[in-house]
Amino acid sequence: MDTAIWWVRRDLRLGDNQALAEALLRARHILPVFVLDPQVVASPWAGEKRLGFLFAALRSLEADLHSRGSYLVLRRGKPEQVLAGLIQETGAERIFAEADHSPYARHRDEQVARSLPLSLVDGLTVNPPHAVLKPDGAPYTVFTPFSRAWRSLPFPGRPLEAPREIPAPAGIPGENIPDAPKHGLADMFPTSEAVRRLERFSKEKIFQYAESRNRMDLDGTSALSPYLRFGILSARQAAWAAQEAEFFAPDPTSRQGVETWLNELIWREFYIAILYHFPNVRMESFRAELRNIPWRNDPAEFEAWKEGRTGYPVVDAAMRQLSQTGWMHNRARMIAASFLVKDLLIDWRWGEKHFMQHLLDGDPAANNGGWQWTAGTGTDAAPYFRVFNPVLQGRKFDPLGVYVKHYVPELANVPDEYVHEPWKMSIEQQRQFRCMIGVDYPAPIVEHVVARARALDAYKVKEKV
DNA sequence: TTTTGAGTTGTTCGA
DNA sequence: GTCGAACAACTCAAA
Repeated sequence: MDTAIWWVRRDLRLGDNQALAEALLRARHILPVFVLDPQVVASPWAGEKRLGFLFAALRSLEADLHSRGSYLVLRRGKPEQVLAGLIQETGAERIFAEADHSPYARHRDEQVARSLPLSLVDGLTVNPPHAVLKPDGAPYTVFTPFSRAWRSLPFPGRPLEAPREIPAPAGIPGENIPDAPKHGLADMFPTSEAVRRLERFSKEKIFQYAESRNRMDLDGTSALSPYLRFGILSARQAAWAAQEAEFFAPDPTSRQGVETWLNELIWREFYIAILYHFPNVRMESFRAELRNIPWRNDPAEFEAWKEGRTGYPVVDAAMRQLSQTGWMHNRARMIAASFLVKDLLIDWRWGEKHFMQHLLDGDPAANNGGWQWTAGTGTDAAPYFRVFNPVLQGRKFDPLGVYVKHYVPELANVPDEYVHEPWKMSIEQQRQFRCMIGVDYPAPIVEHVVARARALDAYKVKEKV
């Protein structure tokens, strides 16, 4: 065919892009298109920070396209209308796009495919949801068997090189990419750094990952999630890097690091598959018997949690890291989520939505899976009696309070032994370390021991159902 | 069909 | 301070 549209969605990359490769194989001219749906942009789930990151990534993609003799057409509107218009203008015979398995995306793509020639190509995951099934064809609902099945599939081949040239049809007008807000958040995750960061991580930190990933005060995680969220890196590029690292791993500890990181990639695909097979998890608990937990849902406590003034330093640091940077350490996510759901007894869906509004990497599948795991309502959930103790977690994974003090400067002068429980300082100490509890830094809004017992009691609903 | 082993990330209590 | 058990059964996956 002469012309095809490459419809860009969650694959903002030229390297290892199977949809783009397929389009190039089949057509002489490719028109790269991004459709900005005003309804999606206005949705409370969209998240301003993530939009800013998206626009920065689009700008970078545009630059990459320019260097290959192409360009990016951005249009606003309903995808089916925009694409129909572009087919008229260009005479394109087919639209190629990377398959996206979320409920919203599937609905959107069905709408488009109803009237337009759309080809979906895998690439969002290493193994798409329909490829990892039990022998009887049913989906897995427990991670470990899922991961065994995932690993038993052929390992992905070498990622595709970015095409050197992408011939484009001439002169199709588009709009300018909107300016990213000036909060500078995208600067922390520059698009141009994505591949380099993956390479660096998979040559160094990945070997200590099994241990260091839990430390909030260390830079031990890969911090690649925003890139994977928008397909600036492909899952296959990540898995390939892990496979190479495994080959070079010098000892069992290093191999364990690689395995642990690969497992995280599999977790991502597990939750993508769960949301694909069980789209109702978006609205309700996966486990039916835990749909009637008597939440307290106190609005003032919810505000305190969001703003990082619960009086528990680790929780507050986590929440401030989120609002300030659009990213949160995974260990911190669990601690903050556990505190909201268990200590405050606030519906996990409130937390899920708040995270979606602030996370650069906010993804409906992973975010939902994580929240339901913490709440104990999901597939493969943590036992209900597993309630994180914010003080113990802090001591264990931020032993000197470095993480806490970075985001909660009120505690800057507090000695290590009190940094995770500053309310235990005497009045004299509070004065000495210039941190008056209730004045400079809030007193705990709940007493953990009491809140824990309250949560365990509330979770007994399942016995009544 | 039945049986069996296992299940991301914790905390608390008592010896 | 350290260690093991209890926390609660239940469901899933696989033999």
